[in-house]
Amino acid sequence: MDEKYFAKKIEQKWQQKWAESGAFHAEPDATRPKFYALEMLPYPSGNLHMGHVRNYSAGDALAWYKRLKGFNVLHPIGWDSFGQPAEDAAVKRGVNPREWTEANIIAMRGQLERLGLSYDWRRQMAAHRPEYYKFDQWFFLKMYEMGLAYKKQTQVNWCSNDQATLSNEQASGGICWRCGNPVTKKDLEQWFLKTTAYTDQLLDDMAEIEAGWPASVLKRQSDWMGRSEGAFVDFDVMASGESLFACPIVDGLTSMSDQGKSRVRIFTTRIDTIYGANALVLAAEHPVIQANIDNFSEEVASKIAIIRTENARPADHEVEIEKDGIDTGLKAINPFSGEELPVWVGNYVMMAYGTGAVMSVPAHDERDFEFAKKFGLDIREVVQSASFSLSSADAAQAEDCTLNEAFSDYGVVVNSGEWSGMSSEEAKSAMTAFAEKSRFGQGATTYRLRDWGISRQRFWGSPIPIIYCDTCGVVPEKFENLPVRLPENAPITGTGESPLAKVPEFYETTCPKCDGPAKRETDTMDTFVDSSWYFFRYLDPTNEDVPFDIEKAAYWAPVDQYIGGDDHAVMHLIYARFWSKVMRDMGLVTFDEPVKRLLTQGMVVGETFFDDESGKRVYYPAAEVTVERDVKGRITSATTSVPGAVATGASDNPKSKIQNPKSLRHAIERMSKSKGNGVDPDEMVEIYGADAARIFVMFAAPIENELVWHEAGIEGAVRFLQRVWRLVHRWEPAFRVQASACSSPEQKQPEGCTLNGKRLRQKTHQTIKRVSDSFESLQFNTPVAALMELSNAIGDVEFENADDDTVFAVREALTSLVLMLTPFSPHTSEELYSVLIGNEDGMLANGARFPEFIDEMAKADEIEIPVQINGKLRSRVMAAPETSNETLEKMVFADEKVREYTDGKEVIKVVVVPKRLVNIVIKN
RNA sequence: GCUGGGGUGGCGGAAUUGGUAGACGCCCAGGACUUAAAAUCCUGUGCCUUUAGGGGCGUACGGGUUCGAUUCCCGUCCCCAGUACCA
Repeated sequence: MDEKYFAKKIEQKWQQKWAESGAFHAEPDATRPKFYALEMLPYPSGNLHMGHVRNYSAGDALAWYKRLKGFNVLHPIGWDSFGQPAEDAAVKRGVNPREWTEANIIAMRGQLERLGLSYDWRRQMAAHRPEYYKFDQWFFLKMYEMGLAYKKQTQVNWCSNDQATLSNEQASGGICWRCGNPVTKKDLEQWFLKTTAYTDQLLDDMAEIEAGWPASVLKRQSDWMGRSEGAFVDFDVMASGESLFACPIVDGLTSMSDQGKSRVRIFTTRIDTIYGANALVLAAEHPVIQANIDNFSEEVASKIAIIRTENARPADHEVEIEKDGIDTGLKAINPFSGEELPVWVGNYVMMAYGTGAVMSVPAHDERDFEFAKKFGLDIREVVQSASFSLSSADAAQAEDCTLNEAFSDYGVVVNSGEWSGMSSEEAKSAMTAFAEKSRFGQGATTYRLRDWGISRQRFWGSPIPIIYCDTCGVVPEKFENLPVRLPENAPITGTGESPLAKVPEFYETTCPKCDGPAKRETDTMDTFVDSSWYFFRYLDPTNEDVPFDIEKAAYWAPVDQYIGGDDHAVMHLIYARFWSKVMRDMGLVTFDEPVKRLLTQGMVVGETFFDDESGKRVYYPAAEVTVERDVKGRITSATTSVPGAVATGASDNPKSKIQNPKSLRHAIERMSKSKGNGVDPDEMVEIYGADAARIFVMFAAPIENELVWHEAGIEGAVRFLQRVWRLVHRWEPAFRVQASACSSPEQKQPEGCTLNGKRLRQKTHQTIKRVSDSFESLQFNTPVAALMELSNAIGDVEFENADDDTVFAVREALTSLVLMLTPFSPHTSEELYSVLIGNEDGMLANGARFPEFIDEMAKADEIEIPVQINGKLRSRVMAAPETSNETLEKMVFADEKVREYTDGKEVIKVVVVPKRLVNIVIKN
């Protein structure tokens, strides 16, 4: 018998057994409750990193837990295999993207298998395979039919570093999501999916998933969609004096009044403040401004030009942009008051939001306030509140009141004609109604969310199944012709043009309508299309006719638990929610939301020191560096034990002095090879074993926290597993000799059990409760700690001369421990379970179940009650849990230590918290 | 700036509805075993203080509520994440 724990041996053994028996294959089964456990699928870069290990270890733990709880668990994995790195590899090394991707998938699958993750590999999907992307195209055509896919000429976000188009979500903050480069704009014709048709649903349906999703993710999504309710108001605009004025009619932005006057439309959420408007402020790009650019004075025109170019510049997060603008000389009429207002161009008004035009109300809007202060415009107060009220005399002079800051809360409307005296809320609806009746405005809701631009001038993506015919125009490919396949040998240059446009065999085709010569669309789809619905493909991965069978989806979907990084909170998770709603409207699914519960796990980061030597960063792993600091925390000297990492002066000396300690910086960053702070999961598995690596990753920090990778702790996980291993092998012969002294574990406490046995059984059942509760609340670090405690408790039981009851209690404890460890260390658990149970069929084949918590067993005969005197812990007494408060009080006052404090003192009060503590308040 | 989340030993982190702060692990120190080392096992380990028993102080800081506060309230400081003038 193996007395020693050889991780590698048992891991290989069980991985093979699982694969052979199809242990994790799942099929619909109406007799059992289902559980769909899903983790975000990896990009097949070729290397797994610790972030994956963390993500998948958590998902696997949950999948195992649910299996042992009797659920029919679906736990699949696949590959987000379209995308840029394959093309980069093609450009740099001349490899074929498909071959490169397939090789990486094989390599990474091996890594996942060596971790012993319990996937149903039969369901593996890969985005780049025609049998998958066929249905990207299928969905696209369906959306085209539904009017949800359309083409238009726009300014797209462009990353000059990646030579790639980006959706708004991917260009958030003016920064490329992939490389962090500033994003510029480029004019392109591209295909869009109408995400905006679902904005309200995407916002409102959050109520359905509120309980299961992190609030921060939902908040970020709703911020991103940016719904704001208010009103459009049309201002008559005219030239003043002799100057010319041109007003192009642009739907939604400008119009003509019944009297034939030009109108500019503004959007406001605070129509109640309109009497406080002192100007109309337009974006520099506004069509009225651009149409009149030659009519303005040179000064005005050049200022507008400056603002425009500055607007086009990528955003700098660090610098706050100063308000700037200029009076154009145009005039506008406030339709409520009839007052004439100047028309300004302001750098703080953006063409992309609302109508690109605002009314400036400095008293009640911070930005307008700043603007007015800078240019000396008047500030009129039209809203007051209880906390911010002026006397009526002051109100009369409100016009020259000098505010220090804008008051942007709701209050009571003043100085606003017939609306004065109303609350802001009342005024908003009354004034909106009036504007509608008077035909110069209407209630309106605006959104920040834009339609999803999916065209990419890339090779390694799903071709958009559209054909351009000189006779018939834009013609969708026929469903029966799908998939539109990628050619094998496209010239990939990475210079930003569509590679498919250089492959006549690809783009030359015939029109599905008229059979005349025609050309295919040569752009491919954003890879986020693939990841928007991949988790439905797992449900029916081989279906050739439709993306998935409705019946199968009805059983498995929606996802019960999704786990992944919160960097996808906005992009992927909005797209996936959108896609599900479209599928619902297509009749494929019956629910609104695809994911019931979401867990966002924190990043795994590495700690390094780095030094910018001659412009090139030199990294030192933190574990290899010893630094000394001065009082101010500056590094004064540093040594490293990695001679190779030292740029100069490297020697055989194991500790080398780092040349420029003063320029050395401490950094905690995302792991990467180039920084030398990465860890190879394969290496971890090789050295410590998959189970130890997985336990450590789960135990090291709460799953949602960032995890700074320090290898030091992993030894503890190995030691723990070895301890459990030894315990089982030490006690197992005793279990065989005395197999059923106390019969089944479900049984109640046998008569005459020793105290030893009782205590251990309490600990066992308390642990069962703690561990189960932890899994239900998605905590993975605390159950490991609880299991370590249990194993310590078992270790404390004396083996020599153990009586039958003790042996029984140990057997129950060890069996429970082994079962509860399965989600964290499945190989070791399977092996130890087979030792305990006497066969090697595996837990699932044996119908093993997570141990049941028995409340009665967890109860202690005697508990320790801390005794406080004036809130300070002074003593402890042992008492039965059901001891009455009166008895307990007596016991406490009988305690010697307590009497030392209370003798001769006046007892003011005694607080007894049943089963918890006693606090005696005395007068000193 | 705004929004959200935080601040607990040398480190990662535990602490039910307010009820023994520091579980569990790492690191470190001492000991046992060993010819020796590794492994393993045992002991100690918040800080200060005391010969000892003990005592005092401790959950960013300052107040408050309470018999009792890491937990609740008010104020201040700091860190992290998201966001970028959204009208």
